[in-house]
Amino acid sequence: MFQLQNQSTRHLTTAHLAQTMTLLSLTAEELHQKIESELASNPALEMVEERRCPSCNRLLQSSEPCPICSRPKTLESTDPIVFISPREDFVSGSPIPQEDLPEDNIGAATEDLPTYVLRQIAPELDPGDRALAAYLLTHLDEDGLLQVSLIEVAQYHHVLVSRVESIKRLIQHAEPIGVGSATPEEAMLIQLEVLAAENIPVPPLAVQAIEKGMSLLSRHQYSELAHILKTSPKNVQEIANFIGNNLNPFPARSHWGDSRESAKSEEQVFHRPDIVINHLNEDPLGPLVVEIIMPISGTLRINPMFRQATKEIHEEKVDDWKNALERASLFVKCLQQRNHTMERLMMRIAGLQKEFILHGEGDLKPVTRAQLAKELEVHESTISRAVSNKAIQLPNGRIVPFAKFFDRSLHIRTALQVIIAAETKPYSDTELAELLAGMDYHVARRTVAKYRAMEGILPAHLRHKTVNRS
DNA sequence: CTATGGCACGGATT
DNA sequence: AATCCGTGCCATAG
Repeated sequence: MFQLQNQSTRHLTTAHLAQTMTLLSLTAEELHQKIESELASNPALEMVEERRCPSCNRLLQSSEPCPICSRPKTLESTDPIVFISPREDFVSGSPIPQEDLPEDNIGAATEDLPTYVLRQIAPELDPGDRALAAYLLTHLDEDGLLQVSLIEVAQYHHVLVSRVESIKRLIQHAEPIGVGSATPEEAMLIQLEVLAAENIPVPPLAVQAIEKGMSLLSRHQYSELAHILKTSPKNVQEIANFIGNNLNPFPARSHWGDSRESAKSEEQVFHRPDIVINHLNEDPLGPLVVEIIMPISGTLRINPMFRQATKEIHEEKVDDWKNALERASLFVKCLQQRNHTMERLMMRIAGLQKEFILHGEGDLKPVTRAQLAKELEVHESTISRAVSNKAIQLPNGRIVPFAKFFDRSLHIRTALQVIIAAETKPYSDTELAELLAGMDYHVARRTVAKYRAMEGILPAHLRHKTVNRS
């Protein structure tokens, strides 16, 4: 691309590298914050107004031509297009049910969960209880569950437990419903209650199922549960489906995509992608377009007026200004560096994992960060930082952690799922291991068991051939 | 006796 | 240096 002049490079380089590293590891949201604050604190920086591509109306970064429209026609449709995509909203316009639930505590810009809930319940809240409610709300964990015991709160604030309880109830009925519960079970029960109040048919045994058999439920031990509830496994299956589709054990997490994974071993949930992969013009046959989100609506650069003015001001201020200029230029340089690295990384990833992006988990190729680092000629930690804490939105609308691209066993696990989904008689772990070996996936029996657990699949003896799914 | 889950160790990855 | 992951060994349940 383009380099800036290197005048006093030597000692700058370390600072440069350090800052580029930091920027790399930032999430889109965090980057947004960072840029805002830098912009506010340094007068030498300015944001020039947004530029849009005349033909596709896409926001553009810097003065380069639109990466999509100016794409040479000679490119094969197999080549992914990777580019930096500035967006103010940095939420894609795709059909993902986004709820206004920032779960990260970094959001000074957006409304956070506590205030969001507080606002809702304010009308019904006795003003005197406001502080109490606020206290409760600030003690939610990232899943929206209450982490302190009511009794402690009551003692701490010198009020009756019953009063705290009633406030808690108020909170629980606010959006997202169930927030402020002490346990996932409790949250789900509240959600059931609300559903019932809205005349939505709720399976009769759902309440008991959650109360008595949550652990069984989450482990898919339906036959066991059926026994306890004195009903048929089929019925339990239905209840489980209902619960999976309509309830959310962690109120603060939005539940898009397949909710049946809710019981699966913890899959981290993001609401905002840092990178969006799509097909060109939504055309499934078109080449892949990889957008690296830049959470700004224009181009960041050094204010030329400022530079100009540096020459004409009073002596004693010159140093300050020079300093500001220096910082500003370092910052934009680092930002460019970051973007460049991101581009290269995504280019490679998109090529490597295209099958995975297109067809799903079975086609993931096991790639390690170290390998990639070697190919791109960067330090391993660079890749690690670039990957961690970031989320990617796939063409099918799902948002997955970037780290998933480096999962070494995902393809085997999906193969395992496929085998089990198609089995007629429940295979034992040993048999499964053999079957997998036949597919060139050589893993030990013990490992099969672990994979099963990860996928939330029952052991053979508890597994009937009732495993079907919508 | 067979099938699984738990603990812990060693090597690979980050 | 810290962490993750695959495995082997052993205890336990059926």
